[in-house]
Amino acid sequence: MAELVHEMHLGLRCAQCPVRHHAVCSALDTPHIHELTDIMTHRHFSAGEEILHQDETSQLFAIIVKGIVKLTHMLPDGREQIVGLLSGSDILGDLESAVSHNSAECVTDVELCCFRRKQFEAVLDKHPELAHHLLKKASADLDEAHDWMTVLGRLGAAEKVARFILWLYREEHAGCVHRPPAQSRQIIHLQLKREEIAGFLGITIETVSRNLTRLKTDGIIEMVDTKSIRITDIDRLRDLAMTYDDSEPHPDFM
Amino acid sequence: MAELVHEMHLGLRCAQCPVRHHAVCSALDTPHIHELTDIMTHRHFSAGEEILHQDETSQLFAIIVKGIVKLTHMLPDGREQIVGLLSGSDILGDLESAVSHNSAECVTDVELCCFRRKQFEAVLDKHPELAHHLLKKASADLDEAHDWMTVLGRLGAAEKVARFILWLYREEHAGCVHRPPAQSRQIIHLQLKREEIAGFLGITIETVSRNLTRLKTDGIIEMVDTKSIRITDIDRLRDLAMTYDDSEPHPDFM
DNA sequence: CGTGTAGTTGATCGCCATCAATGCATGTGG
DNA sequence: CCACATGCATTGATGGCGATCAACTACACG
Repeated sequence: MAELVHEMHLGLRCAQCPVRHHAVCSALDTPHIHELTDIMTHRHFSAGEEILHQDETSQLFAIIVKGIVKLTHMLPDGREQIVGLLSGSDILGDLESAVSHNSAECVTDVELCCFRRKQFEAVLDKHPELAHHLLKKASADLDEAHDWMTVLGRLGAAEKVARFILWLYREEHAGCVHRPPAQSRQIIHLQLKREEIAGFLGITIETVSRNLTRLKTDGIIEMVDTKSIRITDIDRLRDLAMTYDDSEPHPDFM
Repeated sequence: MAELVHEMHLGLRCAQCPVRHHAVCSALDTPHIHELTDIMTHRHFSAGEEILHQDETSQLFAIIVKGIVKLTHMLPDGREQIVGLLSGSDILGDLESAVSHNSAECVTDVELCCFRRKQFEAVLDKHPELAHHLLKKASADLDEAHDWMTVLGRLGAAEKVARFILWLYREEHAGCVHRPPAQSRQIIHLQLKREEIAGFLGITIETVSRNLTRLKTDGIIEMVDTKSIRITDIDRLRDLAMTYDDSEPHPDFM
């Protein structure tokens, strides 16, 4: 009880953590979780803040608790590609290499559960199940990166945009947490600006914009506002996206 | 001694294996390596053979001993993207998911050191250092995939081809094994056909061809034969490739 | 020889980048 | 409150890069 009060004074701890049962730490059960809690610090970042900078060294190893982080890779001449979008329960920072290949910047306000790499590794060595969970995650991330390689290398702009929307749709719904009320379930919050969508899809702002309005005039989506859309014809969207995506076979299932 | 004869009868075993000290198994020292040797089978594939087929299930978990394997992802309409090129000491197959996202096809003749997934996992559970090595590898692979995302999303065709050549150059030289004699060190063996290079870079055969001849007429490379090139001006090649690649700062260092 | 596969080169076309103008919010200082 | 600036999104006009289609060469193989 005194413990609980203590924890509340320290802010959000594992017991109240929204990703406690989805992130790496879910590999540790309650009797052992304190080993992580003891070495963890909770940090807040505002939208636009840079957490990691490309080619600079960092000790950070963190679990994203809340918010969205973009991983960007910049070429010497300034061109930039977003190579990953991270959100709740994703991992930021690399256990293996001290210098990060990419920059990490907050798309929204972000809350991180941070560790010092060495300290986390110490716990890792004592608990193989943690390593196994990390391996599983890395493996899934690699598969996803491969998927995006296919998108970047082979799809046209319209297909890219369609696939991006479907990807967001799946993210929001697979998203561990509670589902929004039924009538608004088809609404996707883009979160990203046009510039960021373009940076992710390997196209330009203008092309993103044009294809969104085309989807709108074709009756496939509606635009609630510039950052929120409603899918009105998910089948045609799937056709466009070149994906056999059956993760939500019946939209009004629940 | 009887043991040694026994091993020779079974063909190439770990002691003679060219990737013994580079692949995952390097995490196990000699006293323990037999745990893998016992459950391993050695298999040969010919160029063109398919090892894994997209969306089909497989128990295979293998280390590539020799040769090159391409990982391809095919879209419903037939378009295809090569999402990875694997070679000596790389890993084929996924510990986590039974169905493979990609097809795996032999570019050259290939020799694999094969395990059944379950059996390998059993050894994995007993030796955390194996898991750590796998994690390290997955992490490196993810970084490389991110790099290729940048290439696919942001580079022009000429830059893509240049970067591909430099990538091969680095692969061959970083390549664990013995270096070729000094005067031929600048010769790159493409190994892949134009179609495969194109499939990897997200462009077409014709564009690959055109850019190779452009590099040739610009005096940056020479074509020994259709599948072998000699780099004659690596600095300009690096400029084209948009890479600050200092892995081999002085070409004639050794 | 003919046939098939791989590669090169040329001509044309379409998609998307680029440049430019406008609309539309929000914020700021006079 | 208005004038102005700033950031973001949309829309239009134009051009270039790379895809596509097609012809041709080279080479291996039966």
